[in-house]
Amino acid sequence: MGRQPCCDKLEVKKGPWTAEEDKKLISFILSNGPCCWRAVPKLAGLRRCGKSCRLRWTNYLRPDLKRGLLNDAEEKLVIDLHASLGNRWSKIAARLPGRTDNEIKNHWNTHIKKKLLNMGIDPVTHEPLRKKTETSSAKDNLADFVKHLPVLPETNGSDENSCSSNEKCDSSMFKNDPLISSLLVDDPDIPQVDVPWEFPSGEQIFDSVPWDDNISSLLDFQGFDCFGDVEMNSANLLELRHEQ
DNA sequence: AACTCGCTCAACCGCGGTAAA
DNA sequence: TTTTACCGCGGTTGAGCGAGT
Repeated sequence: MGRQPCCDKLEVKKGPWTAEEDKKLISFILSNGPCCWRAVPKLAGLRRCGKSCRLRWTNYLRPDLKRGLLNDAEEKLVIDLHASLGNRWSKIAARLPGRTDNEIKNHWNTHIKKKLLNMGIDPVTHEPLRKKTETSSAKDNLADFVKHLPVLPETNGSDENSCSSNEKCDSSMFKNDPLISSLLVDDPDIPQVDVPWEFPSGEQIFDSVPWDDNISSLLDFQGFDCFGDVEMNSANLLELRHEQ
C-alpha cells in the first residue's frame, strides 16, 4: 500500500554540502532540469534526500540568484509586500527576482525587523507600537522610511537576470555566475557546454529523452561513471523512468 | 591570546495539501 | 477508499564568524 520511499532515510547524509556534492547536483540539473526531486539523488549519485537537493538548488545553487544583502529598493518592496501578504515568504520572493524565500525571511528577521522596531513600528502588524500620542509620528516614520527608499524597477517576469524553473534562461548565466564558475571551472569531469536553460516538466523530460539511443552519451556527458556509490546504467535509468 | 557574545544564514524540521499505489 | 510518499512552505536551529573585552 502507498508509495515506495524515495531514499533510505538511514543512508541519507545531512549537514553542509560539499563542493563535490554541489558539482554533482549542478551537473545533473544542467542537463536534466530541476524536476522529479525524489529521483535526483539516485540519478545524480548523491546520498541526500530529494528534499535536501531541492533546497540546496533553490536556495544556493540556482544560477539566477543574486548574492549579498538586499538593497534599499528590495527592502522597500519586501516591507510593502509583507504589509499586504504577511509571512508568505514564497509569495514575496516571487516578486523579487533572484531572491529566495529563505533569504528574504532571514533578512527580515535579522535586519528589517530591527529597523522597524527601532522606529517604533510593529513588524507584524506594521502599526505603531506606542499609544495614541505617538501613533502619527511612528506612522510618519514608516511612510518617510519607505518614501526615501529607491524604487525597484517593475519586473513582471521580464527581468533578464531572473528565471523561475518554468522560464527560459540562457546558459551564459552559469558562466557569469561566480559560484558555479568556481565549482565547474577546470574540472574535466564536468563538461561545460551551452545548455538551453529551459525546464520542461518532468514528464516532458522523460518523454523527450531518447533513452535507448542516447543513454551512454548522456552518461559520458555527465561523467556519471565516476560516481562510485551508484552504478549508473541504462537499466536503472529506465527503471526510474518507469517509476514515473 | 583566549574567551564570550551576538549576528548571519545555510540547512533542517514539521506541517498541510496533493498525488500515487 | 485508505495509506503513504512527495512537494512546497514557514518556522527554527546551530555552526561559523567577527567584534568586543
